[in-house]
Amino acid sequence: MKLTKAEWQIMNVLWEHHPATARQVAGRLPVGVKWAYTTIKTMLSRLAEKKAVRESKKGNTSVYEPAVSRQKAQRSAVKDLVNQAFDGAFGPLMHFVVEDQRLTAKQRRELMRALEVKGGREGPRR
Amino acid sequence: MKLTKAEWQIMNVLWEHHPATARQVAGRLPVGVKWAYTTIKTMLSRLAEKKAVRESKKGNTSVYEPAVSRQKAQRSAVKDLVNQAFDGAFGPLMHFVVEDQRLTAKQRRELMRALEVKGGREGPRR
DNA sequence: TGCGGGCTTCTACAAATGTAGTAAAATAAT
DNA sequence: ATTATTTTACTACATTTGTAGAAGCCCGCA
Repeated sequence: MKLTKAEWQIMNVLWEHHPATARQVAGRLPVGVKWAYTTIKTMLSRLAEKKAVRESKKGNTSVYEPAVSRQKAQRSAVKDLVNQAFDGAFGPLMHFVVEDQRLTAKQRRELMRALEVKGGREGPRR
Repeated sequence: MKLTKAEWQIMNVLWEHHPATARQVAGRLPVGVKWAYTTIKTMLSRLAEKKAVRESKKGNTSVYEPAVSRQKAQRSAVKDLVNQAFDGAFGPLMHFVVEDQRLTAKQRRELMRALEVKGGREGPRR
């Protein structure tokens, strides 16, 4: 499930509120994104083709909703990035982010907690 | 500095060994990538256009080397991903990876160390 | 000093992406 | 009913991306 940049924007809206009509999607795009209504329709159709959204009719009007979870799309995007840019290993990506980005103290604490929880009881394969 | 999938493959080779001729790049692409020699030349030219590599002549032959660091390209790729798919926040990405992916115990330990080191002495802004 | 190879530069072309216009069909407003 | 408004279904078109062929140029060798 590979989404393009524009498709992500649509999907992001749809994951927030769904089902939604094209018109509703239009209304909820990030400020600054000013697509023609038909552009949005085109995107939605393409997303439907590639089975990322489900399209149904309510009277004459199409209603859309995600057909893949945000989680799943994220997973796939992260995996692609990791393969492309980090030799396929998550560790280096994590390291990179930890080293390179400014995380807040709170975020750091949360991550450590998450790591502890994960790490408490098992190795990668058990 | 936005690289496409194919461009990443070339750059990955170049970051490993540089400078390199197109022929050398060809020889070092991941097994399974079988591009025509001219395809590689095309990619290299495009990369040169977009200033991701520097091209110089050695006699008749072009020699290439990265003009952007891998770090920088990675940074930009991670940032794009985060904006696109994680509402612009690194925390959620990290969380996602920690929760979702199988990190080895060793990787977990390393990350925790990294987080501790980072976290030891300062908040996000100090 | 002409030849075989390798290397270069140009050109090509299909598929994917971003963006939207048009016309016809359905619905809502007088 | 007639008109105004929405929606839809198609078509269009420039760019970018993935892939590569063709033709010419330079160099070492017979």
